[in-house]
Amino acid sequence: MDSITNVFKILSDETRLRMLLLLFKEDLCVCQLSGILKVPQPRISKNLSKLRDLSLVSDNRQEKYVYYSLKKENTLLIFTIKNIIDNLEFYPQLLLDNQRISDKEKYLIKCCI
Amino acid sequence: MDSITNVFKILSDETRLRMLLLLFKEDLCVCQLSGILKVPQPRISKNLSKLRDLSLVSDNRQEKYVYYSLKKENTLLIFTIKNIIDNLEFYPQLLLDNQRISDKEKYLIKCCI
DNA sequence: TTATCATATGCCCATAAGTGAATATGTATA
DNA sequence: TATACATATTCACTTATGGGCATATGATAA
Repeated sequence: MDSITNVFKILSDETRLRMLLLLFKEDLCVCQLSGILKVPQPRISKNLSKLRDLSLVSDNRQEKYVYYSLKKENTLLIFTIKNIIDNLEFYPQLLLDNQRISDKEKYLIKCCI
Repeated sequence: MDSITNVFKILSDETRLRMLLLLFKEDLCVCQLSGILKVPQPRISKNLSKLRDLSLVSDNRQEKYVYYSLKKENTLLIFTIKNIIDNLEFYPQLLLDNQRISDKEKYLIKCCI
């Protein structure tokens, strides 16, 4: 049962949900997530660690940056995210985030704090 | 955003998830839910009231019993529940609950507490 | 080695959430 | 009306959760 409820717990926080939607689209590093979502870096890191604890993401350092990648193994999670993406028009904030992902390079130059 | 996260908050509690799965299948009264799931009546009632607060269920008294019905309006919720049902084989507890729904009449005779 | 930058973590606080037990409410039946 | 039964609610308690801020860690570059 935990395998299900844990997925929904993860999805039930706005910050994490927004992060997951972005990560579904592409791999991003901490400061890109922080920049795109305008959320403080420690909060991003802490939520990423929750995702890591449940093996929902993998991380991969490239020089200065640690890139996070959404794993596709958890079918319930992926299926649910896809469903949200298919209805993104109903969720203005998520739609906005999704557009701002095009700024991602910007946040690599001079990133957090 | 709350419209999404609230749905996942609802789904993230085991008791509620089990209740929703049963209610998806058919309308049930409080003591049937309590009996089938072997969960104390006040806990069932409290969780039903959360579902009611979010307009996810409707209630309908028939003589002594109050029957609850899962509304179908919230597409995210319904879609997600359907997805779980399609994969019920992976969730033994939910599978079991689903079988025990055939005992539902039993819990009308002499029900709770 | 030192300085800088990206990321992770610890601490503290406030709030939310789940639970059981007792009890209140409300309907039906004797 | 009185009693029994189904359901709802309140209370007290405990644990979980999210957030900010400061700081630790770890890698890179000078």
